[in-house]
Amino acid sequence: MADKSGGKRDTIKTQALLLFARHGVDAVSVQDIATACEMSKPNLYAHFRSKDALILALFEEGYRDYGHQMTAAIAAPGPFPARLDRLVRLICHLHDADSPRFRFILMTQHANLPTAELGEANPIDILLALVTEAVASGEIPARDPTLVTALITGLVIQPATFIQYGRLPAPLTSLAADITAACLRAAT
Amino acid sequence: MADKSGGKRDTIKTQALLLFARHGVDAVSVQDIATACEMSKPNLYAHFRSKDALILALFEEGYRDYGHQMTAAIAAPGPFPARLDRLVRLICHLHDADSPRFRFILMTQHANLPTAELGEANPIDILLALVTEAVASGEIPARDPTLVTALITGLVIQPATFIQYGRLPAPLTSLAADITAACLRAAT
DNA sequence: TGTACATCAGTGAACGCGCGTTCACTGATGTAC
DNA sequence: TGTACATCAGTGAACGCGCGTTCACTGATGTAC
Repeated sequence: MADKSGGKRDTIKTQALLLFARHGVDAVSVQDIATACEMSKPNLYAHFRSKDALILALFEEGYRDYGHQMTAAIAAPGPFPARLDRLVRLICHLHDADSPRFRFILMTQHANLPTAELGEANPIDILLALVTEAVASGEIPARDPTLVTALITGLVIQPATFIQYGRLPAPLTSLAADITAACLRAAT
Repeated sequence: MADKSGGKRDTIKTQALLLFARHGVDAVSVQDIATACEMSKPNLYAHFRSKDALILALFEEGYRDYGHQMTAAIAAPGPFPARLDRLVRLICHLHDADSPRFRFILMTQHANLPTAELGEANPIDILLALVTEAVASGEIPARDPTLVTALITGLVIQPATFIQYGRLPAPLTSLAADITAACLRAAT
């Protein structure tokens, strides 16, 4: 019983995420999701209160999970380059392991961040904290930490976007070393 | 007559662009645009065949304009750092001069690029050509030009996004020197 | 100058459609005696 | 074992709504004589 309904719930989440990532949340109808799940439209409402609730649930779960993993990746102390490399590799891995989810979170954060209830720090703030520490300890030159954070973010996100468009070959992980190196050069 | 109807057409384009950039094309109804223009809904159809046609027109004009300006910016020969700096400064200027348009093009390119009729090279390919030349001439180390293009793109776009979210102060132009420098370090 | 007509920007009201959502119902399964 | 009932995942059909779009009409302006 718990198995069955949990299984259905997971099917809905998986199929919806795929469709949302591919076409955008507005272009995907409840009927589209139901068809992909091979169930009737009303049945979706046995598992989620509404389409918006489904979107928000997907977003919150993914976002929280990313936040936890990123926080853990930089938790251990060490020199800045090593901690940054762990973070970059984690993000590459998160992208490669489930790129629809990665893309979904990236696409919908603007719409969902205000609504979402998240005690967690968001990925940008996690990176910002790491950079701020490195500036404070003198490991990288004294620049505006927010600007450095923006630069590093761009160096990671844009190759992911290029993969999405077919301009660069997957997986992102195979570029991780180059990306970390570019981040360190850019931050120096 | 030409003045009046041209004036209305421009009003529609300006107001629609503002709304589209702020809320996304799907979240803006024809009624919203009509209200912002202080005209009736049917009247919009005297100037544009449909909502989609309006969106496509805005996209094509903006995209073509950006393409022309970017091509011109790197047309003159010279050392790679100087040409890249001209390009970066142009993009910063385009962003600052009309950030709704900048944001609109960024947001809608995925949906509109397949439909748009553009003889022009797109911004990414323009940058890619510049990078490829620099690699060929030995001005920057022999890396995958596509990856370098992705890195530079990220270094420009992400600070723009940070401004949009209020994390960095406008204008982007005030960061142009830092961005170019970071691009050169990242590419080296 | 006055009258009759053509033009045309602009509009109120209505259209059909697909959306998210709800509801009354079904039918298979489990349980009690 | 057979019968009566409760449960509940699942559905067909319908709901109201707001969307993009169309249409018949208006009323101000310009032109001809």
